[in-house]
Amino acid sequence: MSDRKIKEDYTREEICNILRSDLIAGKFSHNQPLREITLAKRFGVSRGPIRDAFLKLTQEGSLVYETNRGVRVHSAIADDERRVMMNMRLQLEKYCMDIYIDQATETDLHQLELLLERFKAACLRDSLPGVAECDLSLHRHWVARASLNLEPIWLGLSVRILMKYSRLESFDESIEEHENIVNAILVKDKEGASKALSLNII
Amino acid sequence: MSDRKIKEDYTREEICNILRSDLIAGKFSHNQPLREITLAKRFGVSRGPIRDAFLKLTQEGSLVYETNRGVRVHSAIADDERRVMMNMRLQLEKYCMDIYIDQATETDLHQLELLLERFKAACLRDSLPGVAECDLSLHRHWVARASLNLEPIWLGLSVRILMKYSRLESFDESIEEHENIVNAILVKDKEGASKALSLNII
DNA sequence: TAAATCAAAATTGTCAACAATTTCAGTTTG
DNA sequence: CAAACTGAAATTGTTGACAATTTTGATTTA
Repeated sequence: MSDRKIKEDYTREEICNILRSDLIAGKFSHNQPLREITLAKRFGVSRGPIRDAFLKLTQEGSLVYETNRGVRVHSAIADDERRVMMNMRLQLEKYCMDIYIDQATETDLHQLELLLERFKAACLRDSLPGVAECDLSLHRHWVARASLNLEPIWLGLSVRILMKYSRLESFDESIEEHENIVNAILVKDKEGASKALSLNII
Repeated sequence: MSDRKIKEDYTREEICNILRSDLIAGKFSHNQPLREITLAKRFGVSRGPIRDAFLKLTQEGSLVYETNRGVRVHSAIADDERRVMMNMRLQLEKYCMDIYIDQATETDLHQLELLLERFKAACLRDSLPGVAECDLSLHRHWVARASLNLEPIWLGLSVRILMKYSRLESFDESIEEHENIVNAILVKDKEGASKALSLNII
C-alpha cells in the first residue's frame, strides 16, 4: 500500500543483474577479488544476498570461486574457446528464433521494438555498461520466449563472450545488425532472421 | 590433526553433488517442490548451505526457483530442445577432446582409466544413481581438463539431458561406447575419439 | 452448497554473531 | 640475508533468530 519506495531496497536478483553488467562492461579487472563486505555496504544489505549473487555469477561463468577464498573475476577466455562458444550460441539462438517467430504475440513484438529502441539509445549515448545490458536484454527476449530451458545456458555463453569483446565493438555497425534482425522478425522471415543473426554473432 | 572424521560433515559442494545425482536418477518427480528444512535435517546442516546448493542447481537448470516460493524440480525438456542441447554438447565435447588428447599427462590418463572402471562397476551393479554420476564424472574429466571456462556450460547441458533420458539407457551398450572413447584417447586417435563420442552422445 | 474470509501454520528472506580459515606483517632463527 | 615461525587482522563459512510471505484449513456468508 505505502509507496514510499524512493530509497530502493535491492533484491538479490537486482544485485546480480547490476554486478553482471558491471562485469561485462569491464568495471572490474581480470582476477580481481570481490569482497562480500564491500559490496554488502554498497548495496546496503547483509552478506547473505551478496553471497547469493556471487554463487549465481560463478555458475554463469563470470566469477571464479575458491573455498575459503571467495570469488574473483574470471580471466579472459582464449580465442579458440570463444569460437566454440560463439558457434554454440549461434546454434541455440537460431533454434529459438524460429520458435519465437512462430509464437510471438503482438505484445511480444511490441516489447521487441521497445528493446531495440532502448538498445539504439544506449549506443548513441555511447555508455558501454548500458549498451552491453541492452544487447543482452534484446537477445534474451527471444531466447526466453522460445525456451525457458535454454535460457540459463544461453546466458552463461553470452556473458563470457561479451566479457572478452565488449570493449572493441563499433556501435554503429551494431545498431544496423540488430535492426536487420528485428525487421526480419517483424515480417516473419525466418531465413532472413537467421542470416542476420549469423552476421551479428560473428 | 585429529582424524575422527568418521561422521562426515557435508560441505555445500558435496550436498550439491549428491542432490544433482539424485535429480538425474529421477529420485524426485517433476515439479516436486524441495524444502530447505527437510534437506537441512537430512544432511545435518543449517538452511544456509542448502540454499547455496539450490541456487547452484537452479542455475544449472535442474531446479526452478520462484521468489518466496522456493525451488521445485524442473519439468522435462521437449524432444526438440533435447536435440539442440545434444548438438551443442557434442560440439563442445569434441573441442575439449582434441585438447585433452594433446595435453593429457600420465596422471590424467591413469585417472581416466580409473573413472572408466568405476563407470563399468556401477553399470554392473545396475544402480541408476551410481551410473549417472559415474557417466557424468567420466565426461567431466576431459571437459574440465581441457577448459575450465566451458565446464559449467557443459554441466548445465548434460544434467538437463540426462534428467530426461537416464531411465531408458541400456547399460551394456553404454559400457562399450565408453570403452571405445577411452581406448581411442589412450592411443591419441583424435578422429576415432570424436567418432566414438558422436555415437555415445546420440 | 459454493465462494469468500480470516487466522494459524509452514516456508522463505534477511540479518547479525560467532567459528574456521586465510592473509599479512613483524619477529626470530639458521 | 633469506627462510621459517607467530600472532593479529581480514575474510569466508555456518548457524539460529526473527521478519515477511505464502499456504492451509476451518469458519462464515450469500
